[in-house]
Amino acid sequence: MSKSNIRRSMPVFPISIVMQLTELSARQIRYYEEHKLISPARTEGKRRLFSLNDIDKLLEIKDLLEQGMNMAGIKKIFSIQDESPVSEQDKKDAENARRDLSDEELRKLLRNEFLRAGRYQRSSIQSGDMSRFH
DNA sequence: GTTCTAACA
DNA sequence: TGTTAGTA
Repeated sequence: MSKSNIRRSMPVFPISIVMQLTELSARQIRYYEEHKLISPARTEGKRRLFSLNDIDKLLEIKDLLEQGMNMAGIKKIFSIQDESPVSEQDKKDAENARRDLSDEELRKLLRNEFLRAGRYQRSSIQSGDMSRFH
């Protein structure tokens, strides 16, 4: 690991600083940790210490969430990013997942996602989104 | 004063 | 998600 990566992964920021840098609430930040989207370190007193990488990840999460992606979808994207051997379908999923929801092509992907839901623990689409395909 | 967990709205 | 209670 390079020196810069070591620095980026060094746990140093308390949650208050992360809140300001990401404009996320403490509730949201802790919630994303519960869902294992981030894994901040802890002090002896159990207080969270975030690294620069954690902050970048939170900003990415915030961005995807604002584009309409839900937690399940984000989890999939993150898992795809570090799993070396990736299926062609997963690559396609990741690419399309980054596009805007209004994209006609993504609608086709999401429709297909419903059809093959079950290969994963649950569909990455919220039930309310079903209306888009009616 | 700040952060944590848990739980309720 | 926001908010609040009781702690550390």
